[in-house]
Amino acid sequence: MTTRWLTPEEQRAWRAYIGAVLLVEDALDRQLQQEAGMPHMYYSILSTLSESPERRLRMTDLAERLKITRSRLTYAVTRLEKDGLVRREDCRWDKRGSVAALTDEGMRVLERAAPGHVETVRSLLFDRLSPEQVGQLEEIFTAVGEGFQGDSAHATADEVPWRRRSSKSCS
Amino acid sequence: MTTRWLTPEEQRAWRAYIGAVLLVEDALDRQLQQEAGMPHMYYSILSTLSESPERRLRMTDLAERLKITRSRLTYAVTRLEKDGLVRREDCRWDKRGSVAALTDEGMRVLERAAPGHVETVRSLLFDRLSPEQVGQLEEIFTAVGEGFQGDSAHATADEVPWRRRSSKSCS
DNA sequence: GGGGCTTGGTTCAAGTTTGAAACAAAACTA
DNA sequence: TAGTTTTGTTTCAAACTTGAACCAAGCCCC
Repeated sequence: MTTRWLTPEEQRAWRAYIGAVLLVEDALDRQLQQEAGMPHMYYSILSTLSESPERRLRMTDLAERLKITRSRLTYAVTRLEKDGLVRREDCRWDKRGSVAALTDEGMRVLERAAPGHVETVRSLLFDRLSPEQVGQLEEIFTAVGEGFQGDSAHATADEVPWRRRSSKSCS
Repeated sequence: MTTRWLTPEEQRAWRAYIGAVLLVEDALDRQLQQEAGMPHMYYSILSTLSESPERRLRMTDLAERLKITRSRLTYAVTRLEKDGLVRREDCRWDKRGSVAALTDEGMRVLERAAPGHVETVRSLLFDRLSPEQVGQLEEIFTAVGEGFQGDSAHATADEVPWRRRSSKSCS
């Protein structure tokens, strides 16, 4: 079949999207690098851990939530561990497993960084959008995200929920 | 002033956005790496050059359009030049200047990769959105992008249009 | 026309990401 | 239960990004 090129409307939307996303991510990274000495993804790791039961999560679960590869996560956690913000623990139930746990120091750093981060997110994004647009944003990206169920690089077809090991913390 | 935390709606939108954007970029990178042997940004460089007069652009102009640092662009162009897809030329009007020019080979590679890329963009994004949502997407990210006029890391306050050198190709 | 500031671009080191390969522990299976 | 496959994680090298430092050429202004 012959290529379905983008319509003018789609092209405008795509360009606006591509450009703005880049700027937002750069701004976020810069702000967090300044105020917390880490890129946005590392902040997200801390943040995700902080919201998990007992502030810990298995590596694979953490990677899945953040939508990054295990390899990338391993590197990041190693760095955060060096900084004393995260601690690696063995998983009691599965000797292969490794659990990342947020330390008290990590929690403090996170709490200190959070206000500035939220303020940045606001000023970059939400301050520029109407309430309706916020709703539209959610709907659009929820739809886009759903396109990755079962065909992502991180989840194979037979990886159905009831066959996965407990994704609760195995503390 | 006390932190204005995100409302539940904003939080949902933010999470959907963060997750989906990551997945989209990864998918784009993977697809292009497979079919064209380069990441998305490198494809964008070729694409931008192909649409410019005489298929060439000064480094700074190119960096500005792509919203990346000059440093990053220098690295990328060096690689693309090694692959024979881009050629660096001296700018006649400004001896400091360097011009990136798309080679015929670069044009061929771009044309070969374009259909698959567009198909991917479609399947990731536009196939999942209604026409209204495409319009909303454009409006949202146009608004977000406009937040970066004059305060980005790449443009300083006094960098007003009429003081900038011609941004046309100086071929 | 000789400072001194700005601009265009590259370089360098340090940090991060990628994908494939390596391993070890678990889970199947015959 | 031995053999095979799968799963959880790390390791490694190569690629990419970042930001600061650098250099050269234009610009300004006395």
